[in-house]
Amino acid sequence: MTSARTYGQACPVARAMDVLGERWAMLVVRELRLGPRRYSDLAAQLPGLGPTVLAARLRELERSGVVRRETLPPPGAARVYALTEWGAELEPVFAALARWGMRAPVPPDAHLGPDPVLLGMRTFFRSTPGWDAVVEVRLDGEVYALRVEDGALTDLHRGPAADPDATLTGTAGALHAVRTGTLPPDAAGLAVTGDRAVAGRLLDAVRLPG
Amino acid sequence: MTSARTYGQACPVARAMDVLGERWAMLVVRELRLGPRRYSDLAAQLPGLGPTVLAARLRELERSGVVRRETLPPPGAARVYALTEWGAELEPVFAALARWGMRAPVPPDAHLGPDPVLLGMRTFFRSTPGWDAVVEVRLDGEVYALRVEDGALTDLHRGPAADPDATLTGTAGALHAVRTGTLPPDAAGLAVTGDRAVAGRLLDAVRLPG
DNA sequence: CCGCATCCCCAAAGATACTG
DNA sequence: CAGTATCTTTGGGGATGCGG
Repeated sequence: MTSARTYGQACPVARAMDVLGERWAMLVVRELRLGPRRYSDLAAQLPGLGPTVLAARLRELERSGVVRRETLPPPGAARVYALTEWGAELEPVFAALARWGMRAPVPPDAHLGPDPVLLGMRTFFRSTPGWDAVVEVRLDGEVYALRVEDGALTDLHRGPAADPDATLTGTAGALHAVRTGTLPPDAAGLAVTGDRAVAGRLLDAVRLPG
Repeated sequence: MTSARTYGQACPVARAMDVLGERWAMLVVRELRLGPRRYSDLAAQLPGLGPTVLAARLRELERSGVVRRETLPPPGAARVYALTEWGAELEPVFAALARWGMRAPVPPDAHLGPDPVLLGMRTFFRSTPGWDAVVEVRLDGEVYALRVEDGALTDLHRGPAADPDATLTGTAGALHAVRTGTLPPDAAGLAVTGDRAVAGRLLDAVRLPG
């Protein structure tokens, strides 16, 4: 039953693909990069992935030591999936893949979840010394906290920010449109509250070239 | 016909996986990292990969702009597959994946081709200033040329070396055993000719920790 | 509800044989 | 040598259902 399909090669690239090469595996891991998620949240962010395959991928990734199943302390007691330490060490792989994939074609009617937008901001953040900020970003109902210290992004995680200097609210697509320079924030429908100068600096630091 | 299976996401990681995510695709690209190869050479280095899937992957990778089909000038006029410039830009992805995959389990009866061994030497080469060398490595019938300048690996490609200081000859498994420290060169069956001090320095620079 | 398991169907991969 | 043709097996997409 558990066929353990492998490339049968000693090469570390092949062994990495033995772990991560099945369809959807990398995208499941990607959804956990900003923190633990529940099964149904994963399913919601991965349209086209059926429940059978999602459950299978999570089981395989757990077995291979990339993902860990956690039960949150009550109240709530929700079951969530989180990256192990080894799974978190995939960051350099994702960073390299994201830079390379920027030049790959965008499929028609492409879905864009909030996590990839925030991850892209982190991967392509341009540090410019001389400013500090705490910004809360709310996209499609998801809440994220960013911390900038001396112009460098020092923290980004899911969840509300404590005493933010500014808040950005809108859809994933809106923030992405602002990042690409397609639209200014107001035209994109991205609401800015709080310190508008801080928000502008942040949007500048994450603006994509081209 | 061409189904164009895609994740349908705008995320650059997902788009990269649209191009590279099909089974065997990354390993086909890996086999081209050290230079162009013919169809049958690819097939020989990728046991378990059938001719149908290999032809399909090559066609898809060519269509997406990762691989280019070349016809060598006569005499010979062999058809080879080579990486495009974009394909060559996958190097950081492979480097990150290889580092991560080092900690993944080695499948039983693992195959080990000569290319992965040389690629591993390049990825994990430890620079130590103060020496220069040209070394030819012959593994399983494949020939490679390495150039070290001031202790840094400045060139590695398939093909014979011009006027090498030393030559290593053996199997891929033998050189790998030496790199891991499992066996000394002679016990592993790795023949060293020419300047033994240079060969020793090279083997030191590519020795794997742990 | 959330977290899957079952079922059905098609598409992709493995194996083998064969051809320009 | 460089693939295509064919067949079988496996894995993935989609819908539904069921237990906690």
